[in-house]
This record gives sequence, C-alpha cells and structure tokens, in this order.
Amino acid sequence: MAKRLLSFANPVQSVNVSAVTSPLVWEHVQPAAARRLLTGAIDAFAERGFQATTTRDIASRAGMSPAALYVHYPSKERLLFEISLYGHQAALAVLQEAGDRPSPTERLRSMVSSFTAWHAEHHTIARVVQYELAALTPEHFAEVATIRRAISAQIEQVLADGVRDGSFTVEDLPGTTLAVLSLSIDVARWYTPHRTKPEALGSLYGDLALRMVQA
Amino acid sequence: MAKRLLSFANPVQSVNVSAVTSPLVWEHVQPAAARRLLTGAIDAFAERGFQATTTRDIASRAGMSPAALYVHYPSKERLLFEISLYGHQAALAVLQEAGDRPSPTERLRSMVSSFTAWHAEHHTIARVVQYELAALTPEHFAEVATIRRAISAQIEQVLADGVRDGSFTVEDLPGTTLAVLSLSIDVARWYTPHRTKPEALGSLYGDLALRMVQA
DNA sequence: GTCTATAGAGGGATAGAC
DNA sequence: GTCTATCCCTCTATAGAC
Repeated sequence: MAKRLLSFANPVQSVNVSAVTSPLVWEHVQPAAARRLLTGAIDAFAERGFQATTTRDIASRAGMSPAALYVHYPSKERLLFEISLYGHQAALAVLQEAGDRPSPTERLRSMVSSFTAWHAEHHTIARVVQYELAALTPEHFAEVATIRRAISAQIEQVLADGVRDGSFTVEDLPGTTLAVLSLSIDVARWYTPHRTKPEALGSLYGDLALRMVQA
Repeated sequence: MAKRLLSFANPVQSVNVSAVTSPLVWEHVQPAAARRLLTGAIDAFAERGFQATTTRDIASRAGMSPAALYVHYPSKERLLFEISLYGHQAALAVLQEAGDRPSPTERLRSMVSSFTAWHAEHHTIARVVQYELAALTPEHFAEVATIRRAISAQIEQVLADGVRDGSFTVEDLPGTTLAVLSLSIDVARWYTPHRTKPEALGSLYGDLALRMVQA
C-alpha cells in the first residue's frame, strides 16, 4: 500500500518542518545570531504556535542559551512581530509583482498562482502570518492589518476590473474576493512539501480562480 | 463613512464572541455544570486558542472556581477533545445529510452550501475543530483524524461521480477536493456574525464550487 | 555577545473542608 | 459538587560574571 499523502484527510498534528527555514532569504537580518533566532522562531511558531513555543525552544534551535535571545530581541512577541511584518510585506510584494499584466484574466491567474505558490513555498512563514495574529500587541497588529487591507484590495481590484470590461461574471464582489483569498491562504494550514510542488499548486489554483469568476 | 465590515482586509485580532455559544445545542451534556464548562471552553478556545486559555478562564465563564472543573473533566485537553470530537461528528453529519440528492450537481451545491453555512453558524466550534488539532494527544488526534478522512471522502466522491457522468470537468481530483474543502474551512478563520448570514454565504459558496468544477 | 543562575509571575492540577 | 488554599512546575525576562 502506497504511503498516504498528507492532506485535509490525513492531517499532520504538528507541521513537519523537515525542511528547516532557509537562512539564505534572511541575509538582511544581522548579525547571524539574530538571524538564527528568527529562523528558529519561524519553525517553532509554525510547528507549535506562538503560545506553545518557549523562549528556551527558540534559543536552543539557534544553539544558544535562553538569555542570549534578549540581546537581539526585547521579547518573544517582538520576534513574532518581525516575522509577521516581513511575511506580510513579502506576500504583498509577490501579489504586486504578479499583478503587472494588462488583461484582468491573465492578471488574476498570475496573482492567484503566485500568491498560492508563495503560501506553499513559504508555508512556515505563511502559517505565522495567517494564524498567529492574535498574539500580536494591538499596536503591532494594527501595523500588519494595514498590509492585509492592501492585499485584499489587490484582489478586489482585479475582480472589479474584470467585471467592468466584461471578462468576469461576479455577483458578489466582496464575497468572491474573500473566497479567492481563502483558497490561497488555507494552503498554509495543510501544505507539506511532500505533497505537491508549489508551482503546480499555484497553476491549479490560478485556473480554479478563473473558473470562479467565469472568465 | 459606513462602519467597515470585518473580513480578511479588516481582521479581528481576537474573535468577537459577542454571541456566546448557545447552551441549547448541548443538552445531551449533563449535568448543567459540565455543559457550562464545555460552552465556556468553546468560546475561550475560539477566542484565544487552547494554549492561551487558562483553566481559571474556563471556570470563571462557567461561574465556578478552577477546582470545580476537575470534577467534570480530568484535564483541559479532555475538554478540548470532547469539543473537537463532537464538532467533527456534527460537521460530517451536516455533509452526509446534504449529500442526499441524486444528481452530482445538486449534491455538490447542497454539500458545499451546508458545510459552509455550518462553519459560519458554528464558527466558534469550527475554529476549535479546524485550528486546535495540534493540542490534542496523539490518541485523541487519531480519533478525529478518522472523521476528517470521512469528510474529505464525501467531497472527493461527489466530484468523482460528477466527472464520471460528464457533469463536471476536473483535471486534478485530489487537488480540487482540497480546494473545495478550503473554501468552507477558511470561513472559520474570518467569519463574524455581523458580516453575512450563514445561509447567504453558503449559497454563494455553493455556486462558486459548481463553477470550480465547470458544472 | 554569550553564559549560568535566578527572580517573579502564573498555570495545571490536587487536598481537604463543607 | 463546589469551595479555598496551595503544591509544583514551567515560563519570560533579568542580573551579573566572563
């Protein structure tokens, strides 16, 4: 019997972060010790959630004592905020780059495809971005909420453009915007690297989004 | 300026459980004190997550001292398990009842519509069901995972039936199954009662699912 | 900038009275 | 079956040496 794929049907209880967050993407975080703490925190938060993660766990993933953490970050919450802020910014940037197409049809396909692939490729960061908002301070939350509004506006705009030029048939614009976003966002909940390649998933979801607007 | 609706764009940091979980649905939980603890725990877990919820919080929502909790439940995790198990059973039952239609097209519409409306109507329980799996013991997790496989199988089956009789055009059956499930499940993440009625949301999502399979 | 040691607070669960 | 009191543990964060 073939090994069953992980999915909604066969969920993992704690996310398998066998592919530990690559430090290469985070070269702008200096010094290296701060970067090791950050990537360790991403993996830990994605695996267990913010509340269940201890500073000891983060520090030990970075090969340090718990106290060393506080040289680089003033609190556990601050570590979460820096991950969440950077993650939100990266997700918005992906959407904006993909939105550089003339026709609404190709623009929507490209945006959903890239946004979905990003959630799969960076599923650890994406989990923190999408599911750990409640652990942020009100001030930090307000800051990422601004970026979330910009992300939502990107999708709503391309749908509105498509409706206006007759490419799309959409009866409920805000509702359909949320549904399209849900498709990509929920990937962060269930995705594991062993299932599908991010690009293939993005391609499928791009097609599905076009069907949803009857392109 | 109109009050902005809550959504992905305007997320709430902690879920507004202004409509506290109705005790009416839980009459089978006896005695009443056990039921008050259970509904209090649902609200607390949905609002803050399992890890951030204290037994003192649950007990005080039920109007009791922390110690009284242990007369009715042996641990905080056991409370989570009973909520999660009942919630999974209820979600599966909704799907099965809605699947009582001859044609794949009407069956898929009905299933997605009901499953979505359930996630909206019971968004507090649904949040616990969908987002607190990691806090279950391995044994308890295995038990709810069985139900999750049955839920997934229900959707996959109706899609397969529609493909076979020519009603649907689906290129990637497991991928599309996951996408359809994602649509409904993600509702538990963002839904608040002030936005849309569960039935209206279900109706929209039923239509969107049919478009996704090109019915 | 990293360590060991620990302060200070809070949480899960239990003891024992009523 | 509920209470008050509390044990015992773990956690975040700090102190101070090197």
